[in-house]
Amino acid sequence: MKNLNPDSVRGTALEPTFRDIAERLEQATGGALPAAEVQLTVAPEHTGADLALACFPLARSLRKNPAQIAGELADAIAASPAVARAEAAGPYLNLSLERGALCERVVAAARERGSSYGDSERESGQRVMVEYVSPNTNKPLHLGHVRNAVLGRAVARLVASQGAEVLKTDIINDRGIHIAKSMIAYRDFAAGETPQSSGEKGDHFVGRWYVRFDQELRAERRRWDEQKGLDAAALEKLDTRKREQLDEEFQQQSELMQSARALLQQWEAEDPEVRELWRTMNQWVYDGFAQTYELLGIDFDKHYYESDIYRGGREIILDALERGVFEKAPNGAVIAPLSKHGNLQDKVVLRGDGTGLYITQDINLATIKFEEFQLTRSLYVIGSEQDFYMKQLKATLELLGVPWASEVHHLSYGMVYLPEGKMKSREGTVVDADDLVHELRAMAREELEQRLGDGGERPPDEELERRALAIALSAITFNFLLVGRETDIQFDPRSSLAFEGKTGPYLQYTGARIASILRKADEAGGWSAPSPLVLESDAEWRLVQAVALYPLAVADAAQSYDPARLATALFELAQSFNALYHDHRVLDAEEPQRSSRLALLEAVLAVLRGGMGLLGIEALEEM
RNA sequence: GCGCCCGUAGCUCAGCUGGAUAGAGCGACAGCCUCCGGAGCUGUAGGUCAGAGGUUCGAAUCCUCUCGGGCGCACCA
Repeated sequence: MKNLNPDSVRGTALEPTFRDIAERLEQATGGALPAAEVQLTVAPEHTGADLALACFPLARSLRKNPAQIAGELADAIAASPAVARAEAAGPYLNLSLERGALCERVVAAARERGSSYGDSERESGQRVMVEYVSPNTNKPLHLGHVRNAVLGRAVARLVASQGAEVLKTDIINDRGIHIAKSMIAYRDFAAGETPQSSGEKGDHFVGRWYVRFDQELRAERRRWDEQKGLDAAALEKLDTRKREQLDEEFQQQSELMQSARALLQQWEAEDPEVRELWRTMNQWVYDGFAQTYELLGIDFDKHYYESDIYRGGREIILDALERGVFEKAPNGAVIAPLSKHGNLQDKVVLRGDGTGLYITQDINLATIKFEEFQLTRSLYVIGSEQDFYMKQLKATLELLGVPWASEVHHLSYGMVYLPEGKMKSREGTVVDADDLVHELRAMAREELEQRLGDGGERPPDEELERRALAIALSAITFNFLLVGRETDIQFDPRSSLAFEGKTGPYLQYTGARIASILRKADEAGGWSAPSPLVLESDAEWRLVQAVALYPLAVADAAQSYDPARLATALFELAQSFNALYHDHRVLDAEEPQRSSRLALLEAVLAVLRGGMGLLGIEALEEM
């Protein structure tokens, strides 16, 4: 149930109503329930009331049973001009609000503020960085990246809506053994082919060589196994430890792996030829990524490149070692003794040979971020598979004693599984981001064609394409954002690609319907909102409530970094509108109902558009 | 082996810090276009909330155990 409390209603149209009720409750309880601590919930449907107060918690301090308390409070609250009816239902105090004034305030607020309705200043003065997507530059973006991208964008917008200054960034993992692999395969097998010559998108092109490397490596492995007299059946029988040993042994002596490692060393030694190839191939990937981001509508304020920062972090760590915060292992490696300060395992932060690890550069990058931008908070949108690592990173930063360590937050999100299980790019069982969008766009285009059939003028092809893309993207975006951030997703192509039911297109359709009505009203000579508004039906009241509660949903989603809270609220708003639409006429209603409803629809459309915008969905005027 | 997470309708998921009769979408079934956009609306069926204990006035929610699944576990990224 949604909660109304002094903070959540602050600055909203509900605030005066809430404050009046809260003050009366404080008085009626003789201060046992201070106004500042009042928590009202939205009353369940079957009660017929709007808000409710559970009286159990008061029983102790007032030394009465909850039902009796509810009864006594009902009398006190009934006197409020904001309340139409107050009655006890067992231990609950149910309140029905005086609708008139509230409708007026809610509708006016949404119409006046338009798409910024729901914004607040809770986070003003905060400077927040959101790191998201952060791809490797050896293969194209896939479904997992899409979830990350869509989530990161929505979180960034939500946090910004609360008044914070937001910086979007990614760390591009552009070096390392995985990059060396695609370079080796390209150098040895591509015979000078390029994305241009093959007519392929750069990231897909490079990804193909990454896969090729893996194929060649497997072939090498098979030959190796054969030499050792190991067939599939024999391998099958080995226990995991033995198998890992074999894997390790193979990796060590593999020719391909050796050349990949050699290449990586050349890269680190800044061998000009290797660097040149690396730059060329990375550029192909960046060009490909740029197209995908453009398609999805994803952007960044600042890119960080692993190749720029991977050497850093040593000084910080050595300094901590000197201060006695970190410890030295027998072989010279530096470890963060996390087990002494919590229940985490110790973490090696610098190798025995003095070279850095992933966490070394992560410490470096975290520092760079806070120093470069004077951040007050740093958010990392990274999958739940990294939960443990991210805990270690944060604990390590805390150990280092940097003042901002507590402002590093891991926005963990659930994995994306296909019907056949986990995606593995090397095995080709991935849903490619570009393919996904193109496929859905084609489906949306087909739907559009079908619906265009009977009469009316046909929009130009360009426009139809634009709409098809917006519809497709709304489907993808909403599908990912509707489920809780931390929930693993079973990506079922059938339901995930649907346009009906609880989907992005449903929101689009609802918005387009409302826009259409408002357009017709303008064409019919315009209108202006009457005062007072005449909104008497329950269906209208439900819509007003949804509009009134919208800012609470935005704040809730922003504070929990979970756009699903908002996505759900928007869907329910759309449902309420569609229900109203079904049995209430708007354009040919009598005045003052007609213009009252138009005003309400304008408010609803503002919410729908604003909310979709926060989720990263472009609302269409027409479908 | 250890750690973290999860198990709610046939399927996919909500259920926010414990609170009233556990909800939605899809699927199934039955309806609704002389009417503002049917990508819509209305209704029906479908639940021992994995199981067993416990705490509480009250548990899907908190604790313990069992079963089932996922992810991760030091000098990979």
